[in-house]
Amino acid sequence: MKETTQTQPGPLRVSASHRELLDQVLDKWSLLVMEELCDRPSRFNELRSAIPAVTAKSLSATLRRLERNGMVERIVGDRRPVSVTYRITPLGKTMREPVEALLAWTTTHLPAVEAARTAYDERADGGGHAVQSRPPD
Amino acid sequence: MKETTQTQPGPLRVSASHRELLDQVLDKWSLLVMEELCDRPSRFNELRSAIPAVTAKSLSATLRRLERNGMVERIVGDRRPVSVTYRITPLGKTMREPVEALLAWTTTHLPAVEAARTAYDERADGGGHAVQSRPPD
DNA sequence: CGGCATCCTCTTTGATACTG
DNA sequence: CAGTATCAAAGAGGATGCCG
Repeated sequence: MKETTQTQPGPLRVSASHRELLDQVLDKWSLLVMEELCDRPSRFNELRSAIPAVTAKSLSATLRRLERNGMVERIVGDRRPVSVTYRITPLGKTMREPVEALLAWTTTHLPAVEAARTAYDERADGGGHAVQSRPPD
Repeated sequence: MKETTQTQPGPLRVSASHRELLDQVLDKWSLLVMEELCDRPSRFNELRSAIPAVTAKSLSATLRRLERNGMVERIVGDRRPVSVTYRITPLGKTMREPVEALLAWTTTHLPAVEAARTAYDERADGGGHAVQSRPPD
C-alpha cells in the first residue's frame, strides 16, 4: 500500500461550488461519456451506441453540460448531413486522475462494502438492532 | 483500430457496481456528513446543526445508507432519552483520500470551469453556435 | 445524422406532524 | 433526543415526433 499522500490534515471542505461542479461532472452519464471520450473522439451516435442505456435527450443534455463546463469540445464538420464530433479537452483530461483514484477505491473496497451491506441487511432482517452500548462522551 | 487498448493511464472502467457505490457515497448529503464525522463522532442533532440545510428525513436516510455501506457506525448509548452517536469506520476513512483528491481537483480547476461556463453562456447568448469547421475522421 | 420540443412517469426531496 | 410516517412538490429521465 502506498500512503504517501496526506491523510490526517485534510480539511475536506465541501463548498457549494465544489458540490455543484461534482454534480455536473460525476452525474449518471457523464462518467461513461468521459470514459468514451478519453479513449477517442466520438460522434453523437457513436456515443449512443457505446452507451446503449442512454437516450438521445439525456446524452444531449450530458454533452451540453460537459461542454459548458469546458470538459468536452463540440466540433462541427461542414458535411451535408452534419457530422458532429465530441472530443475531450485538456481540462477534461485533468479530471481523469482523481476520478480514476476514486474508481480504484471502489474496486478495492467494493467487497468490504458488499459484506457490510449483507451484514446490515441480515441484522435488520433478524429483528431489532444489535447494538452495543457505548456511552458517548 | 484499437479496441480497449488503454495506454499508460488506468482503465477508468465504470461498471454498474462502481456507479451504484459512488451514488450511495457521493450523494448530496453524504459528503457533508462524512466530512463532519471525519472530524469527530457526532450525534444526530449535532449533524443537523452542522448541516443546517438537511432535513431530519434526509439525514436519517443518508446515515442509514452510509451505515449499510459500512462507512459509518451507529452507536446507541444506554441513557434515558436515548443518545445515538455516529462515527466513521476504518472503511469510511479509506474513502477520504480519493475524495480529497477529487475536492482538490475542483479547487484547482474551478476557475477554469467557470471561465468555460462564462464563455459558453456568452456564445449561446450572442446568437447561434460559433462553430469552426473541422472535418472529422 | 444530430439534435430539440413536448408529454408523461417515476423517483427524489422537502415540509409537517407524530412517536418511543 | 432520535427518529418515522405521510403528503405534496419538484425534477430527472424516458418515449415520441419533428426539424435542419
